[in-house]
Amino acid sequence: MENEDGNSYSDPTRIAGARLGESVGSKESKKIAVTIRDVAKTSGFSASTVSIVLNNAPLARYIPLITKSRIQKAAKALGYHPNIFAKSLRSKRNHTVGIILFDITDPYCTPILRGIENTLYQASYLPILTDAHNERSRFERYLEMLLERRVEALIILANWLFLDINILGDLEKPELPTVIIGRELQSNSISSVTVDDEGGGYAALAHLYALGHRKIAFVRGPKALSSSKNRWRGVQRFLRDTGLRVDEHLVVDLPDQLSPNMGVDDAYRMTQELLKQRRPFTALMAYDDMTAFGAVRALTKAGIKVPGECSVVGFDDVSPSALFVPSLTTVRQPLEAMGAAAVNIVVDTLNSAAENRKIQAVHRKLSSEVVVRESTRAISKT
Amino acid sequence: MENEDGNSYSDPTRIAGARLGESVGSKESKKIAVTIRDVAKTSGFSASTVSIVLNNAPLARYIPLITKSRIQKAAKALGYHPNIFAKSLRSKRNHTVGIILFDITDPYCTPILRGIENTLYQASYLPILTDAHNERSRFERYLEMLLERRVEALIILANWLFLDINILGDLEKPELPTVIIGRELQSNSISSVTVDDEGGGYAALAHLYALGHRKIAFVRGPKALSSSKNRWRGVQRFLRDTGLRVDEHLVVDLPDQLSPNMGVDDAYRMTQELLKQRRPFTALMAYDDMTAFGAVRALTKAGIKVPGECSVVGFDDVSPSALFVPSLTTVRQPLEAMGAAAVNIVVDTLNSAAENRKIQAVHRKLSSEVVVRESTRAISKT
DNA sequence: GAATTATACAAAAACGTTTCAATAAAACAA
DNA sequence: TTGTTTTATTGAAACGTTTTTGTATAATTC
Repeated sequence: MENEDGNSYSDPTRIAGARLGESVGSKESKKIAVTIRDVAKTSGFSASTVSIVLNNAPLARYIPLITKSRIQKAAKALGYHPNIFAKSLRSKRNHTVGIILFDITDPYCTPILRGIENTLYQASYLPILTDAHNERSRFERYLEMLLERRVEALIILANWLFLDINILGDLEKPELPTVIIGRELQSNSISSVTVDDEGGGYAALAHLYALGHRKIAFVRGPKALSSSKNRWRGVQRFLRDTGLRVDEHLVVDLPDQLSPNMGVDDAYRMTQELLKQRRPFTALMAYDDMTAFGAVRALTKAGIKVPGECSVVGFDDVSPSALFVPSLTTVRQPLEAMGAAAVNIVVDTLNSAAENRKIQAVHRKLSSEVVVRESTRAISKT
Repeated sequence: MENEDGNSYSDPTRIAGARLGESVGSKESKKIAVTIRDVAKTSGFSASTVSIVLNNAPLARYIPLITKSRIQKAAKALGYHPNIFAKSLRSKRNHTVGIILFDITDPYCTPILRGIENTLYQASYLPILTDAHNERSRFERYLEMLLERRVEALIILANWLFLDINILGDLEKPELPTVIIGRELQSNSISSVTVDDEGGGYAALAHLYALGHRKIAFVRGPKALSSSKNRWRGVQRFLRDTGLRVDEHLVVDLPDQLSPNMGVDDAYRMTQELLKQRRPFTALMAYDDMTAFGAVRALTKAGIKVPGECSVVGFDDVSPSALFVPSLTTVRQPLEAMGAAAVNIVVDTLNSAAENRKIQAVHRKLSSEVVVRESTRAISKT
């Protein structure tokens, strides 16, 4: 069954295990790794003691400083580095967490990844990075690979996720701390970190409203995306709160697409169709920043100045948004903080080292904030 | 010495090794991992045979199919997954490569990372991702961590690298296949993947020239960056080839900065200073796309239309460049291919499993191409 | 002064593999 | 028949740790 294993003999990557000399004191080849026994021999103590001292194990309490320092000196002198494979074999731990994302080329991922990396670094964990390319099969393969590697936790970045509940099924089996960023599953074993999409949608519209806009077009996200639904819910809540009405014809939906980057082109087209209707609007609220980019392009192409004649607001605050001319007003997701939050969840779980710990899911919802930049402007008094 | 080790006792992340039941045939707790010996017992063969069969080792030649299938059946039935720690301990391999990059928030990294990930995937390797945040100390710490983990190779993405030769010193010691992307070291043991910056610089200018531009401003990159020097060398070569002259006053340099993202602001300021001189130019060549974004912003702010009154060309073709309004004409680096090339170099090295292999560095220089978009336009006939 | 308790270390048993060397049967050659 | 090779399988030794248990002393208590 394990024939496809990377270590199989048919795999040419295998390297014949060189291990020259070493046996009877031949000292020519220095390449031999120095083991804990070497340190033991050099320091004059046993391997056990060396281990205890070097790991500062409980028993180290009884070991006099002179012994400790001798051992440490020997270790340093020999350039001893513990073999992590052996260490892991014993401890069943490897201080590694698996990251699965669905499309690294989505700029949405980058700050989250930064947050993950940075927080893991502080906790002395290292991430194994995988990218499912929005393919279910690839996701499953990677999941399998990560489980085989015994990662201690799993962080899934569901930036553009159409795969649904089945993931859950695959994921539940291991007693593995797992957190999913960007979507809340109805699982009670998988944690989640999400942003307050509804509040963000509400705030974005409120911003436009405050600027005096009343005729507002909407390019909503793909129906299948929960974030799209939630943002729209925020919009509706605002509508109820204020009594503002939206023209049904000015609401269009992005098609379900495999890649967030295609969203730009789709948004471009949808906006063009919006314009074709010749129903006036003074502002446009886009599903996300990518959508907004497409919309701005279409508006500009049609000779409509942004923000002069039409304000545009995005969502996410991905990094290009600030660079854009005009820079994009948007709803900022605290992306880096979201990555950090995800890591904190799993690390906390790992630290609460109860034996029979039932992994209790925690769901964190972070709030968003409107970042006002150049792409929105108060409606001109005419 | 190893007191700061993540596995030390003072570290609360340590988990008490649960290992209930198992001893005298108590079958209640199913959580016990199934080992090769379990498969041996169930199938009626020895652990050796199971290992040989499951890994398709040379000796498997002598094992009749009936035995093989029995063992495989047993393995599958038990849900056997080899313990990767034990496996690594024996084989000294873990099919992992370390990636060190210097700033993941640089959009330049993303496609390279995609190329790395994708190519590693095909070779059944997994990347451990680290980000030095442009800090030397962090780089060194991560390097250390990766070496401790016995990654089989190292890929360094030197996108914005001011640290210099000293890295080399740190890097040479291990017999570890190493490739650096974005910079060619004068080492004969560290491979490199670079892009033809000089050719790109040449081509970018040639493009502007072909559009009729003769008064051209330059925002060069930080002096410390080799890519900056090389691109400028391409410019100079073009100047020599055509006899075109550049106004010294229209050449400015970006300051040495820690982060590529700051480059945008710097470029904005430098362009403003350029404009302050009131020396006319009809085109601007930027060090890279980020610089170009800053330049476009400054030009636009000053009321100068891009590309109507001033063409702008960037370098890199990072992903926002296509989204920009106007979309940016730029010199495309084959980023994904560069990532793939880097992986191919190390995987090839790993595969050439010669015992005493001296790691022979290979240096690949990929060519760039001008991508013409909206930000450049033929000079208006006035 | 005997019984306890702290201190200081070490031997040995895991952890779960892979692989070498050995063995035994079967097939083949002379 | 005997001797040699091929086929089929296994025991045991590594790989380099950590941790449990055990054994001495030395220091305390009664």
